[in-house]
Amino acid sequence: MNQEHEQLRKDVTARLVRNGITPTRQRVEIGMRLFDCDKHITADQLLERVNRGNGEVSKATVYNTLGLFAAKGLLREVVVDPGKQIFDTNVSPHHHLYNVDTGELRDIESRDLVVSGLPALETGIEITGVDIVVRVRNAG
Amino acid sequence: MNQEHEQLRKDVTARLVRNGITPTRQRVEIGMRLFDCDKHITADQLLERVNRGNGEVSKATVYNTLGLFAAKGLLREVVVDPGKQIFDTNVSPHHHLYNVDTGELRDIESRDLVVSGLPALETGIEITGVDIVVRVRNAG
DNA sequence: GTCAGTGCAAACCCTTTGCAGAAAG
DNA sequence: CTTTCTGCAAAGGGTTTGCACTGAC
Repeated sequence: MNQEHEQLRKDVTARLVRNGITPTRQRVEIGMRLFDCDKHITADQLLERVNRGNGEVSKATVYNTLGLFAAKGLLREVVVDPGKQIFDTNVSPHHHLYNVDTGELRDIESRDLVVSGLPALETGIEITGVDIVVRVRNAG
Repeated sequence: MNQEHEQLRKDVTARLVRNGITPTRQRVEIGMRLFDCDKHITADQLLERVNRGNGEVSKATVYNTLGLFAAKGLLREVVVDPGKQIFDTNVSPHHHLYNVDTGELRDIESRDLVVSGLPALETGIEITGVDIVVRVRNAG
């Protein structure tokens, strides 16, 4: 299992390098906890995971690292709640189902959801993404 | 024009009462500035508008009032940016086009945008809304 | 006089920034 | 040695909360 651990470390390191990210101790630590977890995670949750292990990493570094990973395409930010950054390790095109009562966030496969009728854009403007959030609540 | 002003005050007061909101001085003041402005506005922008006039209202009250108005259906919250609550005075079904470079936010008529393939929901869960955000940026 | 409802100062929490220090050239 | 990059303490800014106060009955 220490072997598995070392293997994971190597995998993460390689992945960072492949994406042009210097694999520092903190980043590898964060990456190991990140890619081995739920698909949706906040900086706080990740910080807790990292420091529950052996890693000693500050909150600011977790934020900065998540931002860096997102900029490099290893992560995607999901905007469903103001005042809360949620990151998604699933970077393929897909949408989200968000339960406002429980905070539960689930993926909806992109191919299941079809959007038509996008407006024409003026020149000089390009689409970076179409995000669909289906908001649900517990009936009552 | 003082007459118009008084007419607006009456209209806003009536509207609040109709929606089950006690029309206090602060709320009417806020409402007058709110329904007579751009469709998309943040608490900060609204506070500035209110206090540029005669109104003396604290920031906290603006936040609380916006939250109350939204809960009562006079407003709708638009989630396009984490760390920033934007309110929309247009409460009819529609979607948004968001320019991440300029912060510009525009409406897309709901009838122009068709979504199909929503997943079946388990019982006890109901949809409160389907929000589509088309993110764009200035090309280059 | 009592009680529900309101407004705001202060507290809170998430995020960003500025800088000391490390690593690379 | 100089330059670039990294990590984090402290600062920042948007939002919420707890309580004094007001108005209604």
